[in-house]
Amino acid sequence: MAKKNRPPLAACDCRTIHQDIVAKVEREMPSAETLLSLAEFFRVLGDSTRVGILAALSNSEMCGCDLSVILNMSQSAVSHQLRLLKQARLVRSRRDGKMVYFRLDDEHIHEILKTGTTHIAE
Amino acid sequence: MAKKNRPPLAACDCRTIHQDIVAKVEREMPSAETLLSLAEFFRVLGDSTRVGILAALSNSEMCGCDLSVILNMSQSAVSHQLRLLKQARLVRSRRDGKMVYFRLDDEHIHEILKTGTTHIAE
DNA sequence: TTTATATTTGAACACTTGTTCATGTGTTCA
DNA sequence: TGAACACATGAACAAGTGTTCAAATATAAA
Repeated sequence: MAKKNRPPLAACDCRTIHQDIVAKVEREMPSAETLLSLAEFFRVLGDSTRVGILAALSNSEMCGCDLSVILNMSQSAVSHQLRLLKQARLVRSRRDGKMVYFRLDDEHIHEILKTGTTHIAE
Repeated sequence: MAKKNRPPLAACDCRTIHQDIVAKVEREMPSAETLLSLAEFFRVLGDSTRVGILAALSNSEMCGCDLSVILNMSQSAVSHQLRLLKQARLVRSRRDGKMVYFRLDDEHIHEILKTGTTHIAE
């Protein structure tokens, strides 16, 4: 999450810069805000508990109780992670009586999980 | 990264379990090893400095010095992050004299960045 | 060799994170 | 209502992370 815990400092200590490349890339870089959102999005994916939850949900919608059985975790731990996943718009939920059912937010999540799995399998 | 800093505990404290769903999902879950690799992969993507480096490299191959100018960071900080990115196989490098040029590891990285950007833009 | 420059590395520390425990909220059913 | 259950939340703590500073390594040119 790119910490900012110290006063700013010397930014660069080298001299040979490819000005054409730097200018072109600077022009086409996503905004700082976009980079932060992207990082936040992937940060939420970057935990094996949460990726386990998402892998389970990519198979079938289910309630928190089922998830805590499948992942062999306490209900509280699952719930905390589900809240993060919902806040980050990776997961949606709907209530049906006592139970709350969770599912992936949309197809992008499915796609990213699949591409990631393919990449690490190479 | 799913901490494991305490002795194991009561896993689940609910009773109404959808046994058909649980059985089916348990059968089709990725291995624990795959989940760890996936989480590690996304964890590396989950930092705005690194996502900035990747966004820059998705535009053009370049050296560490160019990166530290574009991202306005110390050369040391960039180097530390590049090492992580290389270890996680998100980035490759080649030396040419004094300089080292970095580029994305393959098309999957490009694709995941693009899908992620689309998702957060919705 | 000596000098200059690009990159790498190690240690330290403030900040962040995930789980646990305890408790609170919302819903159903007797 | 009251009990039972599914889920949510807050505080606390151990473990993990990213940047900095200082120093080392690698290459090229004088």
